[in-house]
Amino acid sequence: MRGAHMLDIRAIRQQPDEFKRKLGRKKVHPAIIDELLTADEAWRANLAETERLKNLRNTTSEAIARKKKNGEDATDDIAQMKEVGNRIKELDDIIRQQDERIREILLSLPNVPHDSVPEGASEDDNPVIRTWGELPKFNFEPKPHWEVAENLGILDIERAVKITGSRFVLYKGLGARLERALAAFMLDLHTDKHGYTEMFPAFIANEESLVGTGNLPKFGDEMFKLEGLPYYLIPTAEVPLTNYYRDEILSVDQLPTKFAGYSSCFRSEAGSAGKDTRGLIRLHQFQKVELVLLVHPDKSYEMLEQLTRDCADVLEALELPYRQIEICTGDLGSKDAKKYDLEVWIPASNTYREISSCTNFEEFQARRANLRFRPDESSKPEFVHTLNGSGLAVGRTVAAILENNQQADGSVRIPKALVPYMGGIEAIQAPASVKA
RNA sequence: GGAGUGAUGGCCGAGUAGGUCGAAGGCGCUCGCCUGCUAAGCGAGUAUACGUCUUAAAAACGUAUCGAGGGUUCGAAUCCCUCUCACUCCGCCA
Repeated sequence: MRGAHMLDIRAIRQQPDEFKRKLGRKKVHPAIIDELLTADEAWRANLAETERLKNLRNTTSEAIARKKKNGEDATDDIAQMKEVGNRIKELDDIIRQQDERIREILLSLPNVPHDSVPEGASEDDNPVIRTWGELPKFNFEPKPHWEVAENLGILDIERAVKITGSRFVLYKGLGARLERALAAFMLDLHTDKHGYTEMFPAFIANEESLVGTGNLPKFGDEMFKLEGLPYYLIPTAEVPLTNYYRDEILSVDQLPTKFAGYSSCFRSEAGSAGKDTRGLIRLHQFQKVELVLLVHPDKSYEMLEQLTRDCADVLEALELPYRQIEICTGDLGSKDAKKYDLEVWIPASNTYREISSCTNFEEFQARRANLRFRPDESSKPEFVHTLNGSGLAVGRTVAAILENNQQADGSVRIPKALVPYMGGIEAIQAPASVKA
């Protein structure tokens, strides 16, 4: 028996050309689809044969039982069934291998992009949907956030590197307080105003969960694996939250399910050597409030807009200028059907940087994680649609606040909404004697 | 970490000297009947996956599933092995 896969094999059988065209937008070679269909056909032929033999064995076994009860001889039947049994074993072996190959191909195929996703070759082709807020004007040269932070003594990168290694940081004093305040503020906003249920998961997940969200088998290199154990440090709370109802069937009134989860996120950042080597932008560990939605398939695109809105609300409440872009085919992730990014203004780099990704995965994760719902009492289970968005990445939010709100004297103004979370502090001041 | 017990359908719970067991019984749920209302009562139904068939779905048929995987056997919920999880006791520990 075969578990659910990311793409519906039956749909591919029926409309192979449609899938070739759509997956072609993600640079999937059509030959893969042909290989898949060939393997599928052979698999089904063998399956039909072994099922026929099993049926024969079942009926004959019943006959043997009857004969024995009546004191009749059944040795011929038993001898015949021994052979049938061997043939079944052979066939089942072949079927298992074919099944694994099919599963391998299906698990490696990316999600089908939604028709509305704009065509494009790379991130340079992502259209800007809208921009919000006024860019800050400085009458001095704005410093990058790591300089602002170290001058204030609220971030200690040198010692973090001593303790652990590069791409790790340590928040100190009001820096640690700011990190904590932001997480609490974001969680409160999403739970109180946006109707999410707060979740605090374990930061370690097993392989099944990572297959469920689509991080495995393709992207194992991007995560930290625990030595000798089938466990990984989670790259995002998306993993535990999306897997929360794995292998379960929800009732329709449980939709939409909206989770807001805070966690540390661990990323190996393999392949990004030399990129964003300074500051809080790209770390092996950062904290994030993640929003995860399980929704009715008819509602998922509507919900993607709402989710993006919920994440944008955080930026607006924090008075941070940002823009929303739509990810084009060339930049779309393997798991994604459609995605918006929110990018926050980073003055010292004179650019916008991603601070939230809001994605509709449609059935992709639901199939892998076997996440279903029953539309009504009498109907069969269907796959839900899953979405998630960062609401927000905390480290990058700290960076954005430090850079956008820095003052000529080196202090940093705390956004009004955050002041209560900072114990009433309205600005982080440079200490009289800076201790680095 | 040591010792022991256990894992059955939405839930509870039978079933271990292997043979019409997808699985008794109860509860819950759905539909119908009945009764001023409610409750009770009566009757029927109530898993999932995959395959075949079908334009498609449903139905029908087949196969599989009694924690997971493997083995013995013509035949396994029932016997054997491995693993996972839960509970109890002891030790350790934030």
